[in-house]
Amino acid sequence: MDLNVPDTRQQILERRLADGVHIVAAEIAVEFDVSIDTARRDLISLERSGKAHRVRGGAIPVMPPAAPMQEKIAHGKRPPAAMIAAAVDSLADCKTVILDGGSTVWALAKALKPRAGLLIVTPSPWVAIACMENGIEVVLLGGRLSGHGGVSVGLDCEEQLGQLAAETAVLGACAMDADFGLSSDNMDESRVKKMMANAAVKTVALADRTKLGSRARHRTLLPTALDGLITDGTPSECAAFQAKGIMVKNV
Amino acid sequence: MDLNVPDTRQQILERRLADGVHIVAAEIAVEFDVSIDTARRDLISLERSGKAHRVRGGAIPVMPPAAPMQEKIAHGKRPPAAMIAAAVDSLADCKTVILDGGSTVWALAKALKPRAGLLIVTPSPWVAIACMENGIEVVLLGGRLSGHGGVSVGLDCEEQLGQLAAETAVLGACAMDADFGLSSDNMDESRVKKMMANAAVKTVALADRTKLGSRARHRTLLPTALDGLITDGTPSECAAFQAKGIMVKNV
DNA sequence: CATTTTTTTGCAAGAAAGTGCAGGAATTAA
DNA sequence: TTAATTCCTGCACTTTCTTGCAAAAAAATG
Repeated sequence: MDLNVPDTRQQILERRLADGVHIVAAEIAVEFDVSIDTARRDLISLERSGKAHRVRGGAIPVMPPAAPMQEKIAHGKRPPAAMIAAAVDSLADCKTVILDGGSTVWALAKALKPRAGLLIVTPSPWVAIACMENGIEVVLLGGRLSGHGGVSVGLDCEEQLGQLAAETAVLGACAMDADFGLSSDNMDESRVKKMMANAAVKTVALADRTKLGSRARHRTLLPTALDGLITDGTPSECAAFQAKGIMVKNV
Repeated sequence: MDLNVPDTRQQILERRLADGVHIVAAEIAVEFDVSIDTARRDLISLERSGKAHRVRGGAIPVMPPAAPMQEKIAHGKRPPAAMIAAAVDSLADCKTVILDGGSTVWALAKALKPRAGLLIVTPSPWVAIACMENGIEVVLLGGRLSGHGGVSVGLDCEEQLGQLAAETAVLGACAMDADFGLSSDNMDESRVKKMMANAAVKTVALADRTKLGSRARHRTLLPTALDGLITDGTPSECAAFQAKGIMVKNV
């Protein structure tokens, strides 16, 4: 049984506030099985440490600082939650996972839960930060930051990838076609993606429907080099990939 | 059953904490057949080594990695603008600059303006992102991400630093003392700081007044290894550093 | 093997923290 | 305004923590 002490309760409440949830004192009193006074005291404590803004009846989040980078990434499009959930599930048994950069994979990183022995390897500072905030161990690949996608690229990065072995690599895609395979807009990033796929036993692409059926400038991986595809496309689109021997998880 | 000694018990508890389990002092006292005092002492020991966070009744994982970095950034503890401006000025003529991690240096990175030929090298994903958003070229050093300050550490990282030459390294400090020098809370980070200083012709410390006159666990750089200090301390504090031959820029 | 030193352990008294309750002030809604 | 909540303050009670101390166990030493 979990401890029911001010520290733990407030930790839980803090998380909720960070997600933008409003807190009602009377409700958490029932939930944590404490008197409403104690619930109130928790909120007072959170307010003192600047994590909540108390209002009559409960508390609301203090205006989020809205990390600038998250804004930039999350501003355009948020990938479907079901697809992200499917991706998280597919990593359930993995210990060492290589995560690519890009907004879709970043959403996956944010959704990961800490687990003993789980290690994430990534060339993307955004993904690295997201994992760290979730309490997951991270190895960050170094290199020149590519202006296009904001991931490490270059010889150093490729060399580091050559020296490690992972169970699964999850790649984002600029474009994804059943015949052409996975392709990218930027040559350096394309090379790094290739190395990531090489370093892993299993390579999975994570691509929402907007990427399906299109081709980008640099061909990164042949369809045969892909083991899985997680997407939210139409059944007919998925069938084309399945015909190439790719395990498709469609949501 | 293994030997019932502190080491064994604490190892078991450590594993549980890593799995996110809450530990109740009274329960482990029964389980290990020791008094509650001994159980408490085990938890104290775990807390000392940073593996547990003690709360009333027991301990919880120190998990909320709540990257001190992220917390500081989100919490709006902004370093004084004048100090940051002074730091920006001091880099006016540099082409290749090594920037450390930490909230203070991060503030500096956010204030940097793009300039032809300027290249930033950093082990911190936060600093890397800040520079990229400012349109500055970045080389990100790779490595395991240290839980404490969220910077790359480890052999890989040190090796990369050994292979490059920069004009100036700007180091953040956990603590800064005129006699003891620059010191850090974390050994890995301390080693990386040392390597950063070695890789640069000039080493400058950026430390607000709260860091002055204090010492952290790991001695990183002797005062003689420092070329400059940018701070917002009192004149008397600064004089102590100047007496050691350090060029102090006080605001 | 005997003895010294260090570590570990349990105990007890006082300090501190957490909790619930009651009475009165403040705020909101009708 | 009145009535109903909700908040704040102080207080008593319980539980847990800290601290100092001495005995037991383990390790090191000669």
